[in-house]
Amino acid sequence: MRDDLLDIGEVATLTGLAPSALRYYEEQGLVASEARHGLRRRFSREMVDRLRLIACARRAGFAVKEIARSLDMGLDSAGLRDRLAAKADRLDADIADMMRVRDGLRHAVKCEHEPFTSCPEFKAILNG
Amino acid sequence: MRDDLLDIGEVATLTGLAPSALRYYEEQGLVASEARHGLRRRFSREMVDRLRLIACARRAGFAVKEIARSLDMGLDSAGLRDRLAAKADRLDADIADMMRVRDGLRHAVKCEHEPFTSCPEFKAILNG
DNA sequence: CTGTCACTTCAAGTGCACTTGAGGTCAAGT
DNA sequence: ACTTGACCTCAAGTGCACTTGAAGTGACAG
Repeated sequence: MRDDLLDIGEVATLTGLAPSALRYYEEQGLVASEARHGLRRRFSREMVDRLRLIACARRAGFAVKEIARSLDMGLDSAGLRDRLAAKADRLDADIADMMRVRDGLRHAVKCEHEPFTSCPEFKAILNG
Repeated sequence: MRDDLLDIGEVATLTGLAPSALRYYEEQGLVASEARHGLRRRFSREMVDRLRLIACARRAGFAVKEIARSLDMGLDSAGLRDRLAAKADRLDADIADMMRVRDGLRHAVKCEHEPFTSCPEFKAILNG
């Protein structure tokens, strides 16, 4: 088996992130790629996992710094669990919002009202 | 009953949006406040509803221009329903993502692993 | 008459998350 | 030996969504 270290291009395709984004994340302290082969960054499989997590959190609306904070303080510093719980709650609220919008949209698709924004049912869904 | 037109400050408190954001939305064509009392914008109740919808869509991750497009083409132009359906699908994907992150976080809160990011269960939830 | 207050315009500034471009390095293939 | 390709750094640029600041307006209270 080879040395199990990937270069940035491979990591990019595995994670769906652009190489420039990976460098940016490194600069922001989200990932460490200490290992280098000459100039080239080498990423471990663990880093790929970490990056997938980061990508997921980004899609979920977390800011880069926010993710950095939660990933850094590895120790169970008093606040960490609280902050994670708070983030989960925030997500619940966001999810609820999105589900309402989604249901509103699905209604709009088959709604007769013109424009759909004035449909009472549509409004009711949004203010759910 | 008074003339039922609200000024920007009232609309701001009703919608939770900053006055500057309301002016920005107007500039972007999301809302019309044609009516003016002197210099001052007067918003109708309908506009307040529309703004609430916009705020909701923004929280759901839609771009301002995207919202403008969906709200503008009031006519059932061939594409509208399709685009709304596509947006709903996109939301479903985003929601799924967020639910995974949320569940991961909730697990992390009561997880023994240090750091939680290396917990297999945590990983399983995220890739679930 | 004079504040004060909530609004107005317009241009410029902010913060985030990257992206792009110029110029350079390095290993491998022809 | 030379080119190609994938990488590198660093500074500057981009796009979005607002926010801020300066200078002004108009109505109303004291």
